[in-house]
Amino acid sequence: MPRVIERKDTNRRIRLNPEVRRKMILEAAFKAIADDGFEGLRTRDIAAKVGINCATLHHYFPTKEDLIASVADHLEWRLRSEKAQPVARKASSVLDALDRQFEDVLFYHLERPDILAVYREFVARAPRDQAISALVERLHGGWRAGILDALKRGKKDGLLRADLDLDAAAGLVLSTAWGFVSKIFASRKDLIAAARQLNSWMIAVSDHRKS
Amino acid sequence: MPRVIERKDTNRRIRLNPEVRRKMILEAAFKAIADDGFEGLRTRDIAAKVGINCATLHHYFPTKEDLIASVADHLEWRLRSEKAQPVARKASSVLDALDRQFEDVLFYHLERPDILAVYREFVARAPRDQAISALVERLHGGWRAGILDALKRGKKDGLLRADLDLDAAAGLVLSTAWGFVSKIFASRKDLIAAARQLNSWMIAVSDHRKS
Amino acid sequence: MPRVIERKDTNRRIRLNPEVRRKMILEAAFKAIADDGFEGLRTRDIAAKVGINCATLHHYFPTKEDLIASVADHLEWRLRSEKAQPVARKASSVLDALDRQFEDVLFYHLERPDILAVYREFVARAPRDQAISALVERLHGGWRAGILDALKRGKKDGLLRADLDLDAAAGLVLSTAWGFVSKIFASRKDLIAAARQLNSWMIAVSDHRKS
Amino acid sequence: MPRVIERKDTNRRIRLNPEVRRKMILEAAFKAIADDGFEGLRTRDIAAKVGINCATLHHYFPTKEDLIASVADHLEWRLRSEKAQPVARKASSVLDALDRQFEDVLFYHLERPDILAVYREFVARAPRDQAISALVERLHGGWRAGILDALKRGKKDGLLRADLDLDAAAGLVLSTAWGFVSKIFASRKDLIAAARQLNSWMIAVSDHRKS
DNA sequence: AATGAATGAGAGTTCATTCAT
DNA sequence: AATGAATGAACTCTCATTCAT
Repeated sequence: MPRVIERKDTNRRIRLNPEVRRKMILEAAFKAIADDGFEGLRTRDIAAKVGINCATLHHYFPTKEDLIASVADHLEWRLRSEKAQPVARKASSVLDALDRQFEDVLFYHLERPDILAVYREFVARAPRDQAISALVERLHGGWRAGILDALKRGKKDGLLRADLDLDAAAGLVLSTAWGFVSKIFASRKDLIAAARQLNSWMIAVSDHRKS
Repeated sequence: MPRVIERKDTNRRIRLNPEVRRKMILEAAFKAIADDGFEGLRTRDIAAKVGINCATLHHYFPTKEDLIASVADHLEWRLRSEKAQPVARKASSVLDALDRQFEDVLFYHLERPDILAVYREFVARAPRDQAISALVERLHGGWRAGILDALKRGKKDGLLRADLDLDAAAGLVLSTAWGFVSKIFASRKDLIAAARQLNSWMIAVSDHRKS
Repeated sequence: MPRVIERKDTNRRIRLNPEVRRKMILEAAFKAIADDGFEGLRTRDIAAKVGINCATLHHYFPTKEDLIASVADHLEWRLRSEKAQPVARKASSVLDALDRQFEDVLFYHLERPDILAVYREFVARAPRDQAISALVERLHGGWRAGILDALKRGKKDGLLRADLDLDAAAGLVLSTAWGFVSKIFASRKDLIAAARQLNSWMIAVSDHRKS
Repeated sequence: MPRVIERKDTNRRIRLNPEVRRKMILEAAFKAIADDGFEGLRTRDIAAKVGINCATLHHYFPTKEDLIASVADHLEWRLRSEKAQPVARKASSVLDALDRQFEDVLFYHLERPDILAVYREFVARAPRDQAISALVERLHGGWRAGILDALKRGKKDGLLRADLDLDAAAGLVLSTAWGFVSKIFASRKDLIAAARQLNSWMIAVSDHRKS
């Protein structure tokens, strides 16, 4: 029961590097969305977490929508920069490249759950928000393109069966990965089993035996 | 002596069968969630759409949460009762049963898009709402069980390959269908291609040739 | 989370003797006011406690104010009919009559706390409600008249000091009793001490010595 | 994407010293409680009376309860700072000190009726509100302590009778004063008569003759 | 750049009361 | 006489946003 309005002793106006502060806000918003979804996103709370006044937040992001749009960019950036394997390293073989798709998802799941949570939120919001819809399509598209690329190389190398419908296969890999993200699979084990099954079907017969 | 109420004039009161009115409210809420998501759900708007006073809505559903919980039940009911094929009809063959999974999804997509929209909303909300999480698990679980059942029969009948990992396959079918629902696939065509590819892998070799 | 509106199996319309039901309502309202004050008084709750529909309550008491007015009458009736000593019995001596004032108050305090609670509520409300103000004046007036009567007899009998200002003394006795009711005195002991002191001052010198 | 706020036009914003505004709100609430009791207290009305938006009120007092708690503090402060006699001035004699108790009450009654009205409201609410109960006990306790103090000095000085039961006497003085506040006494005259009678009993015999 | 006061527009919920049956 | 559906009018509180400093 706070009878007295809290008032800081001094109105110290801490002046940070604007870019740094911007990032702090973004990260606080990111975390908030991960924890409570868009429904739970309050500009005031974000400002408080960062230690600034809510009016100051509006100085950096004029409207809430602007903030969300920037969080979207932040999500894209984090998805790209944080991966199980160093981004730069090339996958040695095609099968590795495929495996890596699932490894990345599992890595996010275990080590960067906030990224997946925010991803899910954006996907859920996409149907009702054009700007976000564009982002989601970009993310999914990029993901799919990466998969397709690997599959193409695999087919060319003869590691994958010759009669593989590449587009269909890419769709299956993607939806399997996404199925895990959106919790269709109950556990990691289920994802791995599905991925293995999928791989076994895709790879050329000689390899098939092994799995 | 507060709340001395002075009425100006009263509207004609339309007295409906309570069950009918309840359903009207539920359907209005269902539609509202389909259109604008949970974030856009306003009890006042629902009441207005049904043509009742907002207090009357609270007569039927004491709180907004109660309303949402009932919408969840309604979703479950609609998913069960509205399908591409009459529910009663048994699938003649196992492959039919599998096909039907995708047919149903396509049917919802084309003819009952509101059902899928609401489904998506509930799935998105599940991580932060225990009651809804339970519902979603029930829905997914039922769906998966249906698939698994069909696959089991198919294996026994020899229509599906003997070395099929049933659980993994069920997961793949489910995540493929869900991938379409959650718009991972860009179009129906993509879903159909993926489903076909999947089927071709699962069925026994003699069948495989044909596809 | 009651998803289903409770509905009694049968709309049994129990038809009680109207007077009996009226009294039930009145007593429920009395208890409610004793427990939660006027602020906590809800017609719906009262109806529920009595086991009737809130519309039925309005059949007996058209408005909430009517109900309150009747509770006022009920309070008056209970104050008169429930006393430490049988109402009919005459106080043998004048000092007994005085003592009885305090005894009654203590009796209410211990055995009928709801009566005092409701009394307090009405007194608190009196300044803003003419009808209740009239009731309170009646109650206080009657009380005071009883005290004054006893004092008069006592003076005539020579039991009380000759120079006693009767009106002033009656005021003191009344305000002492009320002080206890309104919790100015921390405990019964304090009231008793005050009453004793007061008595010792009022009684004639011959008696004075004794106390 | 709810709560898209579209402003029509904005009123001129008057920006006051926060302490001043806080006090304005407090005084408006004080007056409202004095006039209509807690039941009649509406945050909107208070805001309107102060000429601010109702949301601004919540800026100063997050909840209604907070406002009430602050009004309680305000009451305490006003009771202390506004008295018939300048607070600083010491009562010359003990009898003066006693008289002053009643003078203060009469002063409040005539010149600051709102203070007594609010006091009564808080006392009425105390039984059902722990925080307020504590305030009331503090107020009553302080009052009683002041009386007791005066009586003690009076006894030591020989101005009051030697056989005076100090606690009992303090209780009587307090309940007499409170009896007036809570309108047990019909008029000022009655209070004065009672107070005089009480004093005559308490003072030493030599003084007794005079009164 | 930064703040805190101030705001408009709801949102969900409550409740005495009334109407149709 | 009794019910349950229905209602109007508030009420407290929330929140993104803006203004003055």
